[in-house]
Amino acid sequence: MTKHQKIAADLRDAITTGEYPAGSLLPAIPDLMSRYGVARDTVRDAIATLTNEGLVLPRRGVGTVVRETAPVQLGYSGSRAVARTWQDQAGAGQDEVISAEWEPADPEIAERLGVEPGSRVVHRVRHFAKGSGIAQITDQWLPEHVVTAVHENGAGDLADAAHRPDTGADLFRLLADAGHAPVEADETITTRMPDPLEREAMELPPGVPVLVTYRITTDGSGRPVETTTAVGAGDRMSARFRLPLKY
Amino acid sequence: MTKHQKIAADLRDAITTGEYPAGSLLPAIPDLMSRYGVARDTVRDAIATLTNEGLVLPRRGVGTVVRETAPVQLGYSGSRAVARTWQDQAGAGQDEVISAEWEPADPEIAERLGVEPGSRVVHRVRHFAKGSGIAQITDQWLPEHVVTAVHENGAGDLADAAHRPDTGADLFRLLADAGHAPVEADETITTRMPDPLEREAMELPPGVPVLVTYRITTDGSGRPVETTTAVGAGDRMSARFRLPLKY
DNA sequence: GAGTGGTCTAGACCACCAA
DNA sequence: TGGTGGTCTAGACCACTCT
Repeated sequence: MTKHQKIAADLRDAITTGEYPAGSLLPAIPDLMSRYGVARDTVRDAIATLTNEGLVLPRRGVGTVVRETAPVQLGYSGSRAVARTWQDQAGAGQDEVISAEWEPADPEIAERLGVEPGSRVVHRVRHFAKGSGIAQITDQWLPEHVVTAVHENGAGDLADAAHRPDTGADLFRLLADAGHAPVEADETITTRMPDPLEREAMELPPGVPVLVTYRITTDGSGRPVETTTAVGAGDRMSARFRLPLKY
Repeated sequence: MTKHQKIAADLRDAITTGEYPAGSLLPAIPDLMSRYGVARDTVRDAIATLTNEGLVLPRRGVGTVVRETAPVQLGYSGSRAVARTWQDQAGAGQDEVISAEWEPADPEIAERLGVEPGSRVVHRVRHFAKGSGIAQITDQWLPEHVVTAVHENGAGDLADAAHRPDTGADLFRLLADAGHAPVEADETITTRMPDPLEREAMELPPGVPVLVTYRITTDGSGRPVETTTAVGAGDRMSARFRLPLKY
């Protein structure tokens, strides 16, 4: 085990055993340098390891802060009305439509929606905010025939974010009223590290991954009525499901 | 923007634009040193950034390899028989029971199962393997009354991994036969970086987070029959759901 | 053996924060 | 103002891989 690995292991143990509780500071770099008899960058390597594990957050002028371990909300508090609920750690936030516009479907979106690549779709971008920051960025696409049906039903233009700010269940009701009631969603959830843009938008500290959700929603005939890609901050979002079991 | 940030940004762009496709090598460190006129550690800082983003994987004696971008499997290939399926990128793997033993319930498990802390529960550990490596580690706990019911039903001892290696749907059938049919699962999915033990067990490269699933399964009376915590490799696992919609 | 990345040093200067 | 972490250098040696 190298020196910086040894230092990282020592500090990690001290954090997990509670010697350095959440919110407290690790010893300063010069302190650790003399304690272990190593150079500055060796200590920094060790701290970088813990930073990338999401354990600590170095702050200039302050010190290396031990991060809160994100408690995962459990227990039976969810609603039975929907099979799936997004939640953060302490209740709901605000889902806001940032933009909505027509665009040609790229190959992936076209395949998800079962339309020809390049055909017209409405692309809606939403930000789910909790407190001061953005916790999830959602990209949603709807095929032209669904948007047209909603419009002809007198419900307005889904490509107009200002006049149709609907999200989630509200949007689904619009589709249902227009004869395209969503009856099933096919969701796939995975995770990865954020790219720099996502890191900036959601103010993600180092060592925090994102939850990525891909969804295709279909109506009674099995035809897709919308597809969604959502990227959520891993330290603030979790996905919760109530599933009827068959086996 | 600092020098190492600039270098990282340049390399990231080159990767995403396809100049360095997956599997290819980045320029060697001495090469980048002379190209940018910087010291070795400055280049290493830049490469460390990309490593922690999951983009590259430095290999001694070889070079800095551009990683495959994990393609997410989409489309309608899942079974309707169960509402949720775990899958890796190319089919199913092997779920093996590593251990099964009685232990006193710690406070969290006791709360999930609705039993007294310290009461006897069976703790089963499973490894889900795909190819050569472990893709998911599952910890499962069952309350004493359920284990007893299965045993009295003549189905053997769930604390005996060798004789009761059942997982997933097979295990659920045992519970159902013993009068504790699971009818609903409450799942919460989140993500975080792995700890060193998880990283070693699942052979996780740097920059790969884990998917964490918490589940409580209940029978027809709403009483928990098992609870599970699963940790899956973010680059090999995704969770897929088919959800009936209500709104 | 040649080339790759990994570790480590000793020192310097900068950016930031709180008292 | 003093202490914190962030960046960067020039050089050295080590561990590993491939030929």
